Amino acid sequence: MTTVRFYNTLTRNVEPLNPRQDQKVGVYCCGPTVYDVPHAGHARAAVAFDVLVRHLRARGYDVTYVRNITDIDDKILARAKENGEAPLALSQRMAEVYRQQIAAVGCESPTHEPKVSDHLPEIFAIVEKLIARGAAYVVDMPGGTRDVYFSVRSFPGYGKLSRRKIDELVSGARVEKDETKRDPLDFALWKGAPEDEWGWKSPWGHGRPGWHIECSAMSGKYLGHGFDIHAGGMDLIFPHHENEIAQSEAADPDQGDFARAWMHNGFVNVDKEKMSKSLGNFVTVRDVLERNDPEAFRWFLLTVHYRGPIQFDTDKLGDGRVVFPGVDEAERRVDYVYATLGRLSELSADAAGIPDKLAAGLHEPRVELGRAMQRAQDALDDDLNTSVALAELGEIARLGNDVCDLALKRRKDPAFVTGARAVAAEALGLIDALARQLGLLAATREEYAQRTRERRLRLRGLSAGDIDAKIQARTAARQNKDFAKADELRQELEAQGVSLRDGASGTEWSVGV
RNA sequence: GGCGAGGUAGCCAAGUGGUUAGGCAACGGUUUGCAAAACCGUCACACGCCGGUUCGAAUCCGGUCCUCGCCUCCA
Repeated sequence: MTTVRFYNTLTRNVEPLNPRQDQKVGVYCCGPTVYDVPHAGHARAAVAFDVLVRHLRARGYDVTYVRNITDIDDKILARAKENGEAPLALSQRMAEVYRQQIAAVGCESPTHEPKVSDHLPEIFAIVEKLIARGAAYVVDMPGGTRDVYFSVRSFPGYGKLSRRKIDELVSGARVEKDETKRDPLDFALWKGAPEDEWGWKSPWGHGRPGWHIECSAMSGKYLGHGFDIHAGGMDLIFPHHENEIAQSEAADPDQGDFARAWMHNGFVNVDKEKMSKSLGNFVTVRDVLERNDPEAFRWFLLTVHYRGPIQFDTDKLGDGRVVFPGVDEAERRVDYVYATLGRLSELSADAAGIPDKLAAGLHEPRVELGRAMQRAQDALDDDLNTSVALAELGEIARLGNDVCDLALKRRKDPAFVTGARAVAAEALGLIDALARQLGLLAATREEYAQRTRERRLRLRGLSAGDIDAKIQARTAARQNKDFAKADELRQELEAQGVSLRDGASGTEWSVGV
């Protein structure tokens, strides 16, 4: 039995996974409020918990993964007004962009992806329960509408997730005084709105749900009270997740904890500061994907442990174009692993099993391959240490390349080559398995090579035709032993970011990141 | 003010009581007409500062400096 363990924000400890039902795990992740296109932070959260789900599944758990879409929100209303668009049309459009781009960075679709607008009845049910239990109260508003608020002081456990004390919150600087609420800390479960404003009919009249209640309603519907893991960004710990706990546990006080464990991902910082609209340093997923391959972005996100902050630094080229050096570096690693995959596939094309007597010099790499894979698994078991898992993926690739090199050097030794083919097949299998767990290397080598080449040519303003023409000229020069001319052409291409590789079957070229 | 994260070699980034993290950059080597790719090696006896515990500390304890985040919508 493997021991998968994760950091639980509720207890501030790394704890073994302890599913409610043997081998079944329910995960709820707070998804985006869809009023704009997704940014790097959305991608980070989605990728972190996609790896969580993939790893759990690789470990044999039957995972139900729920990630919601918040499609009712004041920001959506405001943006839709600016656009002259219906709010739900805007949120649908942005939800679609989110799905596409998050899928592009290698995230599998959640088992359920509920939207708030489809779950009003579930929300009403919880709010009514809370009112009946005295944990929430209705307020008549001046305009004739009615709000419903959750009474924070009625819930004794308030603050247990974020380690905040109610009285300290009150004395804290920024709790606004609001005469409509009985207590400044109370938060809205339902906000009444005029009939002509965007809203839904509820037991308390026309209006819209408060932000927090949706997650209580939807997690309850798809996973039930007391599910295994609730996930989201660290900024959601307070007040969002604290409030979810309060609502759900106050609604069903006899059912124990709302969620058994809480996992939170760290922020994305841009040039040392938290990415934020007010600082104007937002990097959208689209920005990154215009510049880099989606798998490079994912690799980059996984180089840092999910709980720590990730430095997303930007740089400017001479022409003013913004680039992402960290993602560029990751893209070179993705290139490397795909290239390795190519060499291993070739070598292992007609591999048989490992021979009884494996040629000397192959035992060690083979053993090391197994060890690297084991270390990667141990690292993922230990609170999803993707940084180490990627290092081990690199180690497996390195060993694979080594075997390919050895097979070349000793190509006249049939026993060795046979053994090398078999070891290459094993290495290939390990890379595939580990990459699948990490959500990487989902494309074929050909697809990856083609799409990165096209993108890099476009970014550099180059055309494949021009490059081919220069290569032909260089090939001619080489045949005439005019190496000065050949080298001049090589250097010209090199200056444009194009590297040449002279092989037995001609000259191949590649464009740098 | 309350709560929290972090300071690791030129840069990025794991580790958290004792044996190599890893990557990038740079430099050497094998290979090559020259290169590229790949592989090997060097940079690397690094861990903010000061004390303490310990046979032994980047890792534990105390103090201290600095950076950042949350406490208001936020992934």
